[in-house]
Amino acid sequence: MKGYLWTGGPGSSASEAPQVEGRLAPWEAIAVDAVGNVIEFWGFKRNQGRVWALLYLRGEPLTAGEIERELDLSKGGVSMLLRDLERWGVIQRVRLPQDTAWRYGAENDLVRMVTHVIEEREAGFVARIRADLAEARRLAETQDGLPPDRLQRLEKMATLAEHVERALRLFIKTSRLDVSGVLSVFRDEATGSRRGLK
Amino acid sequence: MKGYLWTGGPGSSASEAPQVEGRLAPWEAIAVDAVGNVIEFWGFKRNQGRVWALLYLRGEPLTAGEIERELDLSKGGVSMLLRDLERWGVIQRVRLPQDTAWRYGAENDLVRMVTHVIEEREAGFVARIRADLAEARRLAETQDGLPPDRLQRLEKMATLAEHVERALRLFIKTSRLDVSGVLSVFRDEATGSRRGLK
DNA sequence: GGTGCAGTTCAAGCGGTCTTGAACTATATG
DNA sequence: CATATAGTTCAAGACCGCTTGAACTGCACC
Repeated sequence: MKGYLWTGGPGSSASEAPQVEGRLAPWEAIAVDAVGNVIEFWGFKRNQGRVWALLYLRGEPLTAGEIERELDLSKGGVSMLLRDLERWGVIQRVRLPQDTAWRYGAENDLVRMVTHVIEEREAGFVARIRADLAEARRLAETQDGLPPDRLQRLEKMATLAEHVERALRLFIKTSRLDVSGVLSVFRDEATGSRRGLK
Repeated sequence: MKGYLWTGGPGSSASEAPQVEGRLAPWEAIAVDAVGNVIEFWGFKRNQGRVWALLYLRGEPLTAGEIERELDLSKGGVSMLLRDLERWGVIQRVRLPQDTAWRYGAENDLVRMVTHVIEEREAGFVARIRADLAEARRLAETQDGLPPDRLQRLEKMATLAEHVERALRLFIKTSRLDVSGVLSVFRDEATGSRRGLK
C-alpha cells in the first residue's frame, strides 16, 4: 500500500534512470518493482519480491553479487533476503560444478510462499485473538453487577472474529486452488517449451 | 502482525495495570486491544480499532473526552481517529438534546469498513500493477534481440498477477457474504435493545 | 601461513508512520 | 465581552522496521 506512491509511473523516471552499475533493462526494472510492490502489499519486504522477480525473469541462477549489482542492494541485505527466500522455498541455491560461488534460481511458487506464510501468520495471530477474547469473556463473567447486554456484545464480538477467521481460511484455500492452475502453466513452461500459453 | 508482540498476554499485565485515570475494566482492556490488533493486522491503525471496540462494547455513545481518558489517548489523536471512523461510517456522531458535546456511537459494521477499504485499496493497487506489467511487456517487445523465453516469463508473471487479483476479489466477496450472517445477528441486537438513540 | 573472494552478522542510521501537545477555531454561557 | 469547554490542526518528536556497511567467518588456492 504505502510503497506504491513513491515515484513516477511506468515510463517516466524508470526508463532513463542513470543506472551506472546495474544493467537492468527498463522493462525488467518495471516488472521487478511491480512484483516488489505486490509482495510488500502482502506484508513482506519489497526487496524480497524484487529479488525473486529478477531471478524468475532471468530464468537462470544468479550469484549474490550479481543480484547486488542489478538491484543495487547491499551485500548484507542480499544475504539476508536470499536466506529468507530460500527458507520459504521460493528460491533454490545451486552450486554449479566449475563455479566458485553459489547461485540462486527462482522456484515458480511465489504464491505458495505467500499463502504459506500468511497461513502461518494467521495461525498464531488468530489463536491469540481467540484466546484474548475468551479471556475477556471469562473475566467479564466473574464480574458481578455487569449489565447483561455488555456481555452479550462481547460475545457477538467473538462471533464476528470467528467469521472473519473462517473467511480468511477460505481465502487461503481458494487462492491456493485457484492458483494451482497457474502453477501448472508455469510448470509446463519449465519442462516443455512454448505452446500458446493458454 | 507487528503490534502483537508487545506485552504480556491476557491476564498478565493488563489485569493489574495501575491505570489512574481510565477506568477500563480489565476485560474491556483485553477485548479492546484484541480488536485493535485485528484492525492493525488489516492495515488500519491500532487505535482506530480500539476506539471502535470501546464504543461498541459500551453500547452507548461516549464523548471524545471520555474516549481520551478510557483509552489514554491524546486529545488531538482522538479527534483524528474519530474523524476517520466517522468518514468510514463505522461510528456515528450524535448530539444528545441537553448535552453540550458530541457523542459517538458504534455502528455495527466494522466488517463493512474493512472490506470497503480493502476494496478501495485493492482497486487502485491492482490497476497499477496491471499497468506496470503491461508497460513492461510493451517495452520488452520493442526490444530486439531479446530471448523469447524471457518475454514468455514476463507474460506468465502477468497471468499470475491476474489470478491473485481474482482470488482477492473473491475473498472480499465471500468475506462480505459470509459476514453478512453475523451482521444480521448484530442488527437484531441493535434494534431490540438500544432503540434509545438514532 | 597468506591472500582474496563469498557469505554472514549486527549495531547504527535512515526513512516512514503514528502520536503528542500546543496553538488555534468554534460555540455556549454569564 | 470574558471565560470556559469542545474540537481541529499540524509541526515536532517518538517509534519501529529496513537497509547499510564494516567486521567477521569460512573456504579455496597459492
